[in-house]
Order: sequence, then C-alpha cells, then structure tokens
Amino acid sequence: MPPRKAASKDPEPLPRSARKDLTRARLLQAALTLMGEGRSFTSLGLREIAREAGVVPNAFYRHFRNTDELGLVLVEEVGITLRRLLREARKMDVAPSDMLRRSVSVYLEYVKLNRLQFLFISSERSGGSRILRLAIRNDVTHFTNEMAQDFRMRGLYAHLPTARLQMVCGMIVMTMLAAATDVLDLPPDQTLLEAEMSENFVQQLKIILFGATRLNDALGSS
Amino acid sequence: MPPRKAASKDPEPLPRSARKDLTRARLLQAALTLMGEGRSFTSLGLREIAREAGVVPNAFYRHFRNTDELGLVLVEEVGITLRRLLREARKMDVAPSDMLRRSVSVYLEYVKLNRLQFLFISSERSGGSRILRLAIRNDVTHFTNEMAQDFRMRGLYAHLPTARLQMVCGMIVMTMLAAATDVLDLPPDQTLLEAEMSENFVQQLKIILFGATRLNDALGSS
DNA sequence: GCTTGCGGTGTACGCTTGTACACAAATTGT
DNA sequence: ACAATTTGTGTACAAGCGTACACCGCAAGC
Repeated sequence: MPPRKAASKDPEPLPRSARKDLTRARLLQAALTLMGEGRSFTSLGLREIAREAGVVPNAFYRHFRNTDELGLVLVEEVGITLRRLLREARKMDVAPSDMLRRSVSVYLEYVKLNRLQFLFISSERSGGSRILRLAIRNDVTHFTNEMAQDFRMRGLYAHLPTARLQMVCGMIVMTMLAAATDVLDLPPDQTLLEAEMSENFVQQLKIILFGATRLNDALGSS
Repeated sequence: MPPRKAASKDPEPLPRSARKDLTRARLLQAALTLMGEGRSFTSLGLREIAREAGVVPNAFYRHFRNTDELGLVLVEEVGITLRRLLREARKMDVAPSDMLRRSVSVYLEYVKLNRLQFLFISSERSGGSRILRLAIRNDVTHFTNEMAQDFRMRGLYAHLPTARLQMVCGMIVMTMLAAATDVLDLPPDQTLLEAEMSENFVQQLKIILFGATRLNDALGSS
C-alpha cells in the first residue's frame, strides 16, 4: 500500500517546484526540437516555443523573460555538455597508438548523441543575437582552455610554450566544430560519407599537431 | 544644347531597365545594411528591407519572389567578391619571403573592405535557411577548389597528392573564415588587438602548411 | 484550516507581417 | 502616335506576434 493518502489514481503528487522544472525543461526541449526541424533559433517566437511545449504562451513568462533568456539557459546546458565531453575524454587511455582516431570517433559519437545541442551552438555561434553569440563563444573559449590544461597535465606537447599550446587547442576546437557541423547536416545513415569525413577529420588534426610541434622545433633551433 | 527635348530639368532620362536595377541594388544593399546593424538575415522581413530601401513593400515583388531569393542573389554577389579576391591574390609576387604575412594582411584588408558581405556569409554559413546555407557552402567549396588549383599552377606544395592539397586548402579556408569572423565583430580601430589577431592568423597558417608538407614527407618515407 | 502565493489559463489589445488587387505614370515597341 | 508593358504606389485584409490583465486551482506555510 502506498503510504501517500492511498488515493485510487494518484501516480505522483509531485511537489510543485518539480512540476515547474518539468515544464521549464519542456520549453527548453521545445526550442531545441524546433531547431532540429531546420528553424534557426533567432527566428523562433515565444508563442511558437510555447505551442511546441504544449503550454499557453503566457506560461512562458513564468520561466523566462524572453526568448533570448531561454537561449542563454540553453547555452549554459551546452557548457555542461562540453564539460562532460572533456571529462569522458580525460579518462580515456593514454595509449598513444591511434588514440587520435579513437578520440575522433568518440567525439563524433558524442556529437550525434547530443545532436540538437551541437546543432544549436553551430548555428548560433556566428549569426544569431549578439548576446547568444558572445555567450557561446565564451563557452567555447573555456572549453579550449580546459583542453590546453589537460594537455599540460598529461604531459602532451610539453615542449610547446603555453601561448602556442593555446593556439593549437584553438585550432583543434575550430576543426572539431567544423566537423560537427558537417556530420550534423549529413542525412542520417550515410555511413560511408561519415567514415570518410571522420578520416578527414583525423588527418586534419594530425596536420595541426604535427605542424605545431615541428614548426616549433624548427623555429627553436634556428 | 542637350539634344534630348531640351527640357529645363532633365538630369538623366535613365532607361527604365537601369532604374530597375538601381532599386534592385538598393534592396540588396538595404538587406546588407540591416545585417550590419546586428540583425541576422533570416530574421529580416520583406517589409523591413523595403522600408530600409525606401520603397513600398509591394515593390519588393517586382524584383524577388521572397526574401530567400534575395538572399541567393546576395550569395551570388559574394561569390563574385571571392573570385575577385583570388584574382588579386594571383597577381601577387611569388616572392617567398614573408609572402604569407603579406597575403594575410591583404586578405584582412579585403575583409574589412567588404565588411558586410563577409558578415553575411559568416552569419549564414551555418544557421540561416537551408537553401542559403547550401548556396554559401557551395561558393566556399568553389573557392577552395580554385585555391588548390592556383597552388598547383604556381608549383607550390607540388609534392602533395591532390587529395591532400585539397584538404589543406580546406583547412586554410576554414581558418580564413574564422579569422574574418573574428575581425568582423571586433570594434573598429582596435589596431592592437587586430595586429595580434593577424599574427595569430599567420601562425595558424604556418602550422597548417608546415604540418601538411612534413606530415606527408614523414608518411611517404616510412 | 485558512490564507497566501504560484504555475498555468483565457481573453484581449495593438502592432507588424506577407500578400492580393486595382491603379498611376511613363518608357517602350510598333 | 498609340497601345502595351513595366515599375512603383495605395489600400486592404487575415494571420501571427509579444504582452497586459484578470482569473483559477492547488500546493505550501502560518
């Protein structure tokens, strides 16, 4: 017997705050879903989002002042996702043998898993509202920095001066985002093209990493 | 005496087709101008553009079926601009001594000169309407291909297999676009930051080019 | 246990938007 | 010289938008 009043149909009384968070999540998800259908975030209307979320337009205001604010929360979530990605990357083996290829495939899998979020940042990173753009760029910068720090901790590319390491990570992230954009507007189940892109991605990273170390050596010895 | 009727005030009879092209150009320019004010193209309305161009909304239809079609024309113009850039680059000296640095500064100057157009592609390359996005990507791909072809004609990086050269050019273009994006949302007259970015840009290209040749050598000799 | 506060709803407003139709002027082809 | 085409205008309408206000039911706090 359920201890709670034992009402015939009372699946979950759900404390009010939880209910609130739930519809809030629905609003966020609605925005992402709409973007997944090809719409750009900037062109989304408050009413549209509310409709997709299954609530009346006014309910929107109980959670966000306007669409931009919702966008900022989305960016925040993306930040969390990126941090999670780094955390997963960190506990990968340091086995040097095609660790690059492994990283790439893990990353691409991650992108497909969090499709909508990556679609969001790749769409709004350059082009939406100024505030959103800056917020996203901020997150990306943080990601880059943490990546550089991880490299340092692992003793990878230890001979590179910090500034250069930072730049290399910047290039890596740029390449990662470009790759994400590419896989995202690829129709699903195009395994062949996908494999090709993945291989390209690996080669690009190799070029960057190889170039960075060797160029540094060449300059240092001159 | 002007042969044409000799009316008192008749500055230019201007054939009708010219007048048409003129307002058409005004519409295109209006769209770019609005984007220069921070608006994203996707969020521009037909009426908004017409208003900015100083014509009544209905006049829009005499030139474009809808805003997307106007966007496509803009993309076309961008394509011309890019081709012009390549043509200018082609007639630069082949003097190897810091030709990279010179190319970069020429390019950045070109970006600032065609500010609005680059802002447009950098905004809509990922994120606007699907049709526009594809059109832009198409142009960028063409640009990349022509660049690779130029490299070949000049005998630069002749030892790279075509596929690899193509990839390198892809990375260069990606870096160029990223750099353009960066200088574009930099407030004007930030000469210091701008110089720093420019130098970064040079270094990135060096890494790519150096890495590509050397990585290729290393693989070829193994 | 009653009041209070909060999440959600319904109605309503003023505004902008895309588009349709009829029309004016004027350049063009014959 | 005349008729036809073409560019730009004015008016109009239905639809969608963001937002304000009054309201309702119910969980929460005294």
